[in-house]
This record gives sequence, structure tokens and C-alpha cells, in this order.
Amino acid sequence: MDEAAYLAAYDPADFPPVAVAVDVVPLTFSAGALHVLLNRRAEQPARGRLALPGTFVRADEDLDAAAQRALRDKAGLNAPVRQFHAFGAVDRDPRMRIVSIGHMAVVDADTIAQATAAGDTCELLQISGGAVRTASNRRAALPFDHDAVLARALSDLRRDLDRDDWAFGLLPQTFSLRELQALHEAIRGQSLNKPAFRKRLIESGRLEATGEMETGKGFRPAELYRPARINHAAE
Amino acid sequence: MDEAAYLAAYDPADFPPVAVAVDVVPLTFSAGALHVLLNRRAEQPARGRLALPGTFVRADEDLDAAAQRALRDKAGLNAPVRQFHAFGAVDRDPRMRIVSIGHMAVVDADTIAQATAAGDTCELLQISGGAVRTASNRRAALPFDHDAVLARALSDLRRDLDRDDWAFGLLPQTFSLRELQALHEAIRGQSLNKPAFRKRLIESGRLEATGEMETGKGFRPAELYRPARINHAAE
DNA sequence: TGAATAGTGTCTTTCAGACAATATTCT
DNA sequence: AGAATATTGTCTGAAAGACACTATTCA
Repeated sequence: MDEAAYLAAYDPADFPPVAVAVDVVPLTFSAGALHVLLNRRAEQPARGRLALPGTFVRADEDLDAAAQRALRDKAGLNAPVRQFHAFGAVDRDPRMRIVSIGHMAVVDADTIAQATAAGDTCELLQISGGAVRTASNRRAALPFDHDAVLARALSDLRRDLDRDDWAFGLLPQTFSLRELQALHEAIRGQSLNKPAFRKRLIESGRLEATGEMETGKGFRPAELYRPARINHAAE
Repeated sequence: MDEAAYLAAYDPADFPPVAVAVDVVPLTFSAGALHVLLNRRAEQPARGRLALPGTFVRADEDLDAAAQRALRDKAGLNAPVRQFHAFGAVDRDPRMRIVSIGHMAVVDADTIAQATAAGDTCELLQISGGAVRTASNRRAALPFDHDAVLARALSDLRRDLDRDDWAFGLLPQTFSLRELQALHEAIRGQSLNKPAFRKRLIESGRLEATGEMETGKGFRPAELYRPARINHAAE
């Protein structure tokens, strides 16, 4: 049997009973801390609990597209997404075997504030010490394996912090070096040296000065920067 | 409907028609270069061509277990595996929609030589310049999206080279610093400074001197090292 | 003027690269 | 002895941390 004949006779019903989903970790940075946007589940299982937005992957849809659709449908948000890990433990979902491809989404605080204001099914929770905190700073547990998914997202975000420009998405389009340093400190969980941080980031070529200044603060305004347009990966 | 009732009524036949597979990139290091073990496909599609070993994931099997089973069944090899990326483009397989979770496997050269000698369905091909080379050093193209899978495996291997001990698996249980340096140079694609490399690796605490010496070479024997048993991640 | 932060200069420490000198084994 | 590589020492330059000093804005 040649390949064409084989494919004509191939029956997709023979595929194994494993479903594919995506879960999205929508992150943002505000008030000096990372935050994650959680969705209150409308359906069983875990109905009424806060969880990461997710959805099943459609047959004609790429993984990233499914993640963006989940984000749009459950949080009314359009944001760039990036896959970081696949979660496939046999018992991770009570319904059936579901392999979920974990995606991160990065959003600036203003955009995410609009999304949370628009509907009441989403809540923005602070992340502290690698775990989600409620308003009273109590550790909140997520359903399914979503605590592990979030932890892995944060770990991979930290790993790639100095390797690419992905984390810039957590800030507004322009930002001061103080804000950028606060972001790096929140992600890495340690304070950084100011002159060294400034020199390193500016000389990395990943930033571009806008010439504009901060405004409205009660002290000397800082210059605003944006991610450099040029891709330095080609060097 | 409460959660228990919902789960009782849940019909797994409703899951979307997307299949889950694993593809394995079995890597080793010999003769100063990385090599990948490829499997000559016994079935359609791409029958007779060399491809990465892979298999569908069973409903009661974790992702890593599926990758190890593929390696065992198609290459007669037991080796540690590590997931690195999920590949899910809609048209990546001509049969149907298949999302494949890419896994790396690391094997030392002696073990992999036994596996290739045992059967004739596998071939060990050299990797050079990020692509597979035949014996005559010509660039060989792999079926499906396996060229992209391999490229991503190499890229992630390089990224994690100084972050964890995973790449030690590409060497025998004990090895000289010269062999380790050659491995790092092959993975990074650039030559390294010898004294700096030695100092950095020894002082990293990731290595343990065995006190044993190399033998059988026509020159001064080097001390043999092994990966340190202690996990330094807890510091 | 004072508070608060921006931005910079300098000193020190750490670490990698360059280069070379000495040590050890086998033929 | 000679070949080949192991191992170590020293010098140099680059980068980061510590600390402090000057600059700028608003109240």
C-alpha cells in the first residue's frame, strides 16, 4: 500500500481517547507585584471556583490560536501568548484524560483593568511567594493542577527574563527604568543594583529611549523607554 | 447538577478529534559531535524514511512514560527523557490532527552503540550546523515537522546547558574535563577557554572528582569526574 | 526649600579570556 | 627523548555590586 492509499483508508476514529486543551496564565504587573487573571468557572467541574482560563483545542485550530480564543472568550482579552509546558498527568482532570498545553499571556495593567471591569467573572489576584494570594493575603489554592501550571509559568518567565523581550509585555508600551527594574525584581524575587541594572539593560540594545518623560509624579520625572524594534537575535 | 452528578453524566466521546503523540529526540555525543538516533519507519506515512521515534499516548499513560515506551519499542533503549515543547500545527501530520509533545532523551555513546548494533531499523546520524548529516556529510531532511522538532530540541538543550545537569547524560558515567568541554563546545557551537571552563565547572559544585584516571590514551591521563550527587537547587 | 527619585561616577570584587609554564603519561 | 595532553598560575579586561554624589521636578 503506498502512502496515498494508506491515507485514504486511514480512520481517525482509531485515535486514542486523549483530549487536548490549553490553559492560559494571563500575567500582568501592577503595584509592584505580579498578578494573574483568574476566571470563575461557569461549568462543572469545579464550578464557581477561580481557575486559569482554558478550553479544548479545535481540530482546525493551532495551539496558540486556542489559547488566544480562551483568553478572549473567558476574559475578553486580546494578548500575545507563548507556550511554556505541556501538562499530561493521567489523573489531572476528573472528567477524562486531558493533556493541556500551558500558555502564558502578558498584558499591561491598564488593559487588564478594563477587562476585569467589563465582566464580573474574572478576578485579578496578586502573586506572592510563587502562589496566588487573596485580597487578605491568604494563600489561595487553584483547582485541577493549576497551582503547578502557574508555578511552572513563573519559573519559565524567570528563566527567560534576560534571554528575550517577552516580559516587556507585562508593562505599558512605554515605561521608566524604575518600573522595569521593579518588574525584574518581582519576577526574580530579589532586589537588584540600580546602576548595574541600568547599564546592563541600556547597553543590551533591547531598549530604546523615547525622549518623553514621566509626568504626574511628585518628584523628578524619569525618561520613558520602549522595547527596541530591532531584533537582536540575528547577530 | 453537582460535580459528582456532572461527572457521572460526562461522555468522553464528546472530546474533540485531536490526537496526542510523543516524538523523541534521542541524542548522544561521540567523536566530538552530537548525534541523533533515527528510526526507519515501518509503516505509512513516510514508510522507509528515517524519522524521530514516536508513538501515540495511551489513555492511562503519562507523557514521559509514552516517550520512554517509544524509545524502548523503536530503538531498544532505556534512557531518561525530558519534555521540551509541544508541536501542534494543524497540518503537521497528513493523517489527522496530531499534537505531539517533543521529548529529548540523553544517552551515552556506548549504550546507543549497542542499540544500533542490535537492530537494523535505527541509524545514528551526526548533527552539524543544526541539521542532520548523512555519512557523506550531506544535509538530510526529516519527514513531518521533525526538522523543526530537532532544531527546537537543540536550542533548548543549549539554553539549559548551564542551568542544570541534564546534558551530563550525553556522556558516560565518568568523563574527563576535556570530554565535557568538547560536549559544551559542540552544543554551543563555539570553542571555549580551557582554564575558565575548568574553573567554572569545578567551582559550580555540579561535578565530583572520582580520583580515577583515564587510561589507554597515548598521553597524560586526565582525572575522571562524575555529576555531583547533591542537588544544589535547594541553596 | 525640602522631599523624593533620576541619573551618574567611582571604587571594589568577581569572573572569564589569553597565554604560558609546568606536570605526567605513553611510545 | 619526544609527543601529546593535563593542570595550574598569572595577567588583563569586562561586568556587576556597593556607595555616594549631583540633578531635577513638584509641593
